[in-house]
Amino acid sequence: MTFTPTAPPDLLDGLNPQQREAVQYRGQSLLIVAGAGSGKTSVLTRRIAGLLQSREAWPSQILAITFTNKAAAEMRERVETLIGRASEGMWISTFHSACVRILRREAENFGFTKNFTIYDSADSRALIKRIIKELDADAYGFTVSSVAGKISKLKNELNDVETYARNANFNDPAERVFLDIFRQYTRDLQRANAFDFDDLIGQTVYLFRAFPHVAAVYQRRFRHILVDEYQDTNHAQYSLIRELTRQPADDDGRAIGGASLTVVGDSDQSIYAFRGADIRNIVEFERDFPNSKVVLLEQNYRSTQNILSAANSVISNNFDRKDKKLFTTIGDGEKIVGFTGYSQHDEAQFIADEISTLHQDGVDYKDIAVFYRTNAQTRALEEIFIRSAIPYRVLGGTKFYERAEIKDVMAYLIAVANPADPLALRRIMNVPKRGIGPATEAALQNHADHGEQSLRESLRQADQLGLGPKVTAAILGLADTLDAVSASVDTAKVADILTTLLQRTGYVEALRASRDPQDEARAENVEELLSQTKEFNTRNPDGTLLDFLTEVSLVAAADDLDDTSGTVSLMTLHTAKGLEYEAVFLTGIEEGLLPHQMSAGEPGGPAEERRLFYVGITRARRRLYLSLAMTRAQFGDVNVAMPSRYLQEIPPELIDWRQSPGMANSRGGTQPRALNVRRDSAAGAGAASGGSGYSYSGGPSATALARAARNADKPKTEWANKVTGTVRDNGDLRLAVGDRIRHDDFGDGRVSSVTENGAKSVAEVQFDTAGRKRLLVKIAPIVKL
DNA sequence: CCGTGCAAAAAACTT
DNA sequence: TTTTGCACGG
Repeated sequence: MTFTPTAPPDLLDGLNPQQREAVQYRGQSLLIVAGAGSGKTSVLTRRIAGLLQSREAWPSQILAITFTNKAAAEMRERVETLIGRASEGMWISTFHSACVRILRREAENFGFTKNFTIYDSADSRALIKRIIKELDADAYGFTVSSVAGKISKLKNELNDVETYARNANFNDPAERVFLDIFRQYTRDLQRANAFDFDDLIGQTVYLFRAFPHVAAVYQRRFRHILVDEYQDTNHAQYSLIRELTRQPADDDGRAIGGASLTVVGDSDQSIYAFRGADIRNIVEFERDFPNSKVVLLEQNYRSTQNILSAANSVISNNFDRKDKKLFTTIGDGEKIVGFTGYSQHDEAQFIADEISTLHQDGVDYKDIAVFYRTNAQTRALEEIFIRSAIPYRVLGGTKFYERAEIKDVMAYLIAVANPADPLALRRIMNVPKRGIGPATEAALQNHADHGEQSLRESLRQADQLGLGPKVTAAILGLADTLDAVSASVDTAKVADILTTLLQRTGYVEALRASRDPQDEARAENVEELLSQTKEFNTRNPDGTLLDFLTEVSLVAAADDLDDTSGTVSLMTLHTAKGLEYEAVFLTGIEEGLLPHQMSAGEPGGPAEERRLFYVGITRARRRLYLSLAMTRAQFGDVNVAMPSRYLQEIPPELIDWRQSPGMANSRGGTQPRALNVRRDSAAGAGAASGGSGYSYSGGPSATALARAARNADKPKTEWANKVTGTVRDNGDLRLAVGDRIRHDDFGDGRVSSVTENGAKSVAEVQFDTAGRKRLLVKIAPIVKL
């Protein structure tokens, strides 16, 4: 059982003793407790490379689970670089991708087929919405999101309908109704030959448990299983790992042990409780897997000491955790910069200005990231970034694939790939308009229900329904198109399938013919999707339509990252996990946002929000900025915002407040905000550490003063609270160095430099009171004086 | 069946 | 502030 414990020395180059041990240890189970930035990816890749290089394992015997597809691709690449050869056959993927792969191969075992559809959250919700309506369940107070949440939670705990029914309290009418919903939801998925996100994991576990001979195939195949971000696994994922590492049923006389398991994680970075992640999976690892080895990685190779001290100090406020302190030999580095804006636009303007400065100082845009708690916060940032000509990219948020026109076209592809799926079919039945209204749809559905057949089947029999000749012809035409394309689904290229569909349905023409001005952009999006399918075929010559649909369903926000993009990256704190940047801006550090309102009621909520803050802080290599706004507009009206409680958990001497909450308050604030700011504690007098006193460093530091002088920074009341994000079309306005201009938000100023680039010309303007700003000439709200 | 207009609701994090 | 649901007339 014990292997030779020596990996060739080159794999250990530059590793510290703990890292070496994590690479070299050979045994049944290993837990690597890896603090932020402690080089765990490096350790994991070297561990895999070591197993391959020493011939302890073939590539096909390795299963590595990562958090995103991008991380998987990177890991594969790094392993290949290390051992200098292709590692074909190795499974490196996310939980969901690995399960889809297994399910596509094994679906026939339990009533599905390999061309099943993956329902994303929106699809699940659409289905739930239908069911609630049908059962009149809203009368019992059920909403789509409450039901979706409850079902997801149950599935993450591996509770299926029958288990739930056994324990349900039938005296409670609401519970009976919920059971009906759950039952019908499950039945509809099965009939549609579809899995929702949670099913991908849960049904794989079910498959393994119900069919030991199927499980044995994978138990024998994977000899080494490695799981990254183990602290964010939920019960279903944990069970999957358990099943995979079990000793295979000995049905052919070859006794073989269970696979070795390596997990890497950090309970301080557990931020997915809302998705069912159970921190106990990592905390109780040693109990779950007896005789396991634990290796601790605490040396941080990423951040400066000031950043780490802030992170350590914040996270130490979470009790119930194993004490762990990150350290570095890099040195203190710059202080953390703090800023309080009057509004979210003011905050965004500060960030834009700082990014310009960083860029001038030689930091690439791609090495800068802006994080926020909620996607809604991007608006102000985007408005200001556009005006300031800062190249940026938003990860996640409203994604390309969530646009209506893209969902339509995807629904065509799904309908073709999986004829059993009524959800996709219903979506496209009357898009583009064919005269198939709600009444006709109901008639078709009715026909399907009575004949115990699929909706697709009743489309083909539309002539038996006694509908009008026009409608009947339209339905038969659609059925014909879908059937014709379905026939070639396993062999044809995705781009060809899509082209045929678009041609036969006239989808794009319908958009182009519309007089809605937005439809032109929609048509372009469809063209963009078409070129994506072409790109998919190039990248993936043997890729089928199913492969394409799978890839699209499982993309994560962080998968979109393009390291060569040359743009600033904007993303949520959740998306930021696992990434690192030279300079990081953490925005909206306010009560209500971080910690978020919704977290207050949940057990462990504030602690999880603190971990989220901790994750954000530890993404930064050299520069960290913390910003907030005094007021924040939500749902149209403006609310007063208070500084986050977590700010006072950072030792005040680590933060250089360019504009502290206290300062902002004294100038423009009229609201009783920041009640916990001790305004009297001037000059950082009573820096009571960890006490109840709020102690922002009282006044601006020497650096801040020097900077203020440099920028000719006059009292900010004159302009700062006016920053709005408005834009204007200036046509072909040209500016020259020395021109005087007037800006709606910043007042008068003098152009100090211009970069001519047509519509993208950028001017740098020294304003009389507002400092130096970068402006995109074409749209800035300015007039030449 | 389709398009329009107005009222109403919903806005955490994600695979 | 933006998206969605519903009632109306064509």
